[in-house]
Amino acid sequence: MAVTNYKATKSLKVIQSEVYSTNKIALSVDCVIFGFDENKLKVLLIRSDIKEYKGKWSLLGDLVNPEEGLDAAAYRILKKRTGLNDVYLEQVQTFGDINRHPAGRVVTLAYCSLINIQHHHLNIHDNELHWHCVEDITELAFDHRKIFDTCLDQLQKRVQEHPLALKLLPNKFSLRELQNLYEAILSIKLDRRNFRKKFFSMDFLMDLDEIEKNVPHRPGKLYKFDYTKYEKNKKKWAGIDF
Amino acid sequence: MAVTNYKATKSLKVIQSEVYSTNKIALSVDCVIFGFDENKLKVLLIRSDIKEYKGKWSLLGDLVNPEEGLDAAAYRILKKRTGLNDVYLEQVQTFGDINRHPAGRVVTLAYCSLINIQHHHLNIHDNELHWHCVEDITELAFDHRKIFDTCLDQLQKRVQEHPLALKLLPNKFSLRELQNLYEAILSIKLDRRNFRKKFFSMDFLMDLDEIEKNVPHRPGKLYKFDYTKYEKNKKKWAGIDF
DNA sequence: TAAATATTGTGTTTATTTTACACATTCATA
DNA sequence: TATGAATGTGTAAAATAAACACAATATTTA
Repeated sequence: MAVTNYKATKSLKVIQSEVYSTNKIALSVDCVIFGFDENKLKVLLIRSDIKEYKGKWSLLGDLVNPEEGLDAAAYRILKKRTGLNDVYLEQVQTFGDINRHPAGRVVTLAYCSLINIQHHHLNIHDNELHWHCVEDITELAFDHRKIFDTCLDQLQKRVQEHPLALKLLPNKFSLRELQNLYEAILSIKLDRRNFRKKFFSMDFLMDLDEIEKNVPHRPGKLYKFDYTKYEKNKKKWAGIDF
Repeated sequence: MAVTNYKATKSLKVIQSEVYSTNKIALSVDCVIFGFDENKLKVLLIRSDIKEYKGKWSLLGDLVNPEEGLDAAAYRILKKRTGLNDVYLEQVQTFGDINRHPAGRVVTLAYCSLINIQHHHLNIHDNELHWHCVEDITELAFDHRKIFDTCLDQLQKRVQEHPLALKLLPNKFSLRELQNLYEAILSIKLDRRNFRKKFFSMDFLMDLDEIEKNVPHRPGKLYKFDYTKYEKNKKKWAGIDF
């Protein structure tokens, strides 16, 4: 193989010309926004912008501007697409297969968030914007199915290590809601008594001395998550196990 | 806020012009290569290419070509910088602070790998290329210190969930070497008997019926890791705990 | 060749965590 | 006031994790 030999030191000029003459790569962000409603894990999708994928659903994305940081771009794009401006976004992975976008070389950064559907008002513009059940997702525009799968995998992993999932619930929630949420995200069934014991033993739930209203059965007690206590006592060390 | 209104459907032409007229973002890859030698965790660094950072050490990086995939770029760049061509690279995170690179807007993808220093020959070109003790790393060129820290954090987390770390050892290794490795990566002390019990109980170590040579004390038995067995029996479910 | 040194190899007890599992209580509704 | 539906609770058994000490073996040195 012909390996280019490098001078020990390059001037900025040389690098600048390399950078901007030969590069024709565009950067975009795609947001995967998870929500939880009616005991189902949902994801927010929009009708695709472009003809090639007309009718297909896609993630919330747009191009990154040259003069903005990556996280800033993600927040801007999410706001532009949905009106949401008070949600935490987290970078997940970057996708850049050569032919992933019909318009040319567009490398995209996947960002992920979890929001409480009831607490956030969607500001819908021209494009259709809808919550879709995660379990019903099949085909998406571009390589968005792959991006979505990656984000869902990461979500399933992360909710077991961090109290992320609680962002999807109302401030006051019952243990049943919490368990439904975990069962929906992980798509497994959990033992009710052991689930309760687990959460009580972690000791981050504050008993609010209130009970649910308007349920057609015995109402459950309501709790809220004590983030302050969590930050103080959270686990640092997982332990070797594979 | 002035939100741009979008037509329900855009033509590819429009998008193409948006993509390539307004975007002046370059993409690069930086590789964080970890190794293990003399019971120390090491990282492979190169003298910085450019004047601004002359004398500083930096990660192994270069620009992504428009016509290559991201992983392909990472492998190419690693090979170009080091001659290494048979190591597994994994994307970690993308860094894109506006002023992270003096030549302009360069967004970089961090890739990470672990290699056995004895098993890989470094092909050194013009630039100086050296293994540095991870514990001695202080300042690096660009924002490479931040990238390095992120990769080290991720390494510490991942070696506890996957048998990644074994890639850093010779094919045949003693339990002492294995423990030293984990202690170096995690920078903690582990109980020898419990460490051994843990690994034996996971049951992925094959006893080779050989012993160490040339050690100034009682030699230990040698083992190899059974990846096949691991793939069959690995854990799928971590459990909620935070 | 015997003693000193350094490290390997091994097991038990205790504490903690996880799992499996059933019934009485409470509220809403019919 | 009886029925339906979900809540709230405890225990025993099993699995895992943590703490901890001594005899065996090879090398080096006296």
